[in-house]
Amino acid sequence: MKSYHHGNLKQELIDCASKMCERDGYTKLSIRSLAKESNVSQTAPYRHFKTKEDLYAEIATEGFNKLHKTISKNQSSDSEKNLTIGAKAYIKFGLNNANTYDLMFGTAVPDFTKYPLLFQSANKTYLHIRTKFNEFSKIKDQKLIEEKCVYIWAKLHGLVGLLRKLEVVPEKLLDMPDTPIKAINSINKDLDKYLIKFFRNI
Amino acid sequence: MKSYHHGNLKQELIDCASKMCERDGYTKLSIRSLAKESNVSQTAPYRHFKTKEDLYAEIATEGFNKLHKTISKNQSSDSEKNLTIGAKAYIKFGLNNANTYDLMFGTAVPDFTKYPLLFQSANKTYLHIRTKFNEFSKIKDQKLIEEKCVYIWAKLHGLVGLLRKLEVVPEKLLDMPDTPIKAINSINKDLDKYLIKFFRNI
DNA sequence: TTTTAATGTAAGCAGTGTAAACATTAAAGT
DNA sequence: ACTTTAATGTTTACACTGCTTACATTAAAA
Repeated sequence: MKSYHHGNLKQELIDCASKMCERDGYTKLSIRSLAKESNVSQTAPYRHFKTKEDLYAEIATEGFNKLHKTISKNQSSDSEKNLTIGAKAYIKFGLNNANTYDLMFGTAVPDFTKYPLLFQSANKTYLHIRTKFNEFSKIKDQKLIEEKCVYIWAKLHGLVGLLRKLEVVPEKLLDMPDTPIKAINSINKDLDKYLIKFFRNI
Repeated sequence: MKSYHHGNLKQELIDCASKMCERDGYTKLSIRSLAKESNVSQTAPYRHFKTKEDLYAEIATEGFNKLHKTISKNQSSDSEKNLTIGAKAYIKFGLNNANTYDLMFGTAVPDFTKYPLLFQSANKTYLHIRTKFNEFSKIKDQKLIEEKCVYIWAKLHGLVGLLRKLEVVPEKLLDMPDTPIKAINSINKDLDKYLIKFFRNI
């Protein structure tokens, strides 16, 4: 019964694109295939996204919103526990939404300030980390707090990257003593234990 | 004078592609433009790189070799100094070769084990970090050392990512109190000072 | 010297981002 | 209610892409 005007095409395109992005990777996502999968003409998306980067920005924004929601879940009254829970959720998000995570932190959208909503959603994620760290830490110096929080994010982000890059590897390589794979694996196996140390050594 | 057979086309293509990749970003790099810039036919590169990913892998390999060389420079007899010098070099490499760094750590080559030379060159970089950390640290437990080294790399890698993502930003944003930009900026301004703290808090 | 394999080219296919011209319709102005 | 207008859809078209296939040249091996 679909009429000429769709009514809610933009959001539907974003949802569909997010799905496709995570399914196939953002490099495989084409505007044409998106249009096809959404049952509209090839150029319909251009009414809502001037360029592909604009589309990427929308997907990334949704990604940060989802990330923020994920790391905010299951919070208790124990501020240290909250940090490790959040951190674990962050890493899990990075591993379970690898393709979307790549889009969010890669170069698909080189400058977030071009997209205020994207910048805001990314910043919201940082603010959550800072808030939770503030609740946990006794540090008062604002500058030092910011510095520590940047390190937290850096460490989390870096860990996700390395875990992803080296996690799945042919078994024989596990016998090579000169690779970080063994370390990565042991970290991976008992993430909780390591995350406690993690926040005691920022 | 150029003859039908080039003689050294493969290496010349890799060099040219590395240059173009850093200049324009790896997403803008096309095999056709590479061929044009190298004054060969559009399909000549396919004799040396079966797919574009193969070409990416070659560029990434050169990138890791360059990174390894960079962080190995200016080493002294002071093991702690060596760490900070190496770390600074690492971060600088990430910022000054941003596009190549993206190729190396992004999803252009999703699985390094498909390219033994690439895996090896990436691993060489890790080994250097571990060696330098070993010289500095008093830790004996091998497992713990590996863990710390992964954290070092993660932290460095994460810092590069965040510095890149938030470094250049419209001035007005610097007045926003709720962004990590201020922290990033202060870290950036006095990187040396922060790197010393960095290695005392792995 | 012949054969063969490596390495170059030319032509072509299917898919891409995006611009321009046109079609339909919801919303705004009278 | 009727017209105008702006939003949102489609069709067509262009230059570009990765990659395949068939063919050309030549260095190295037999």
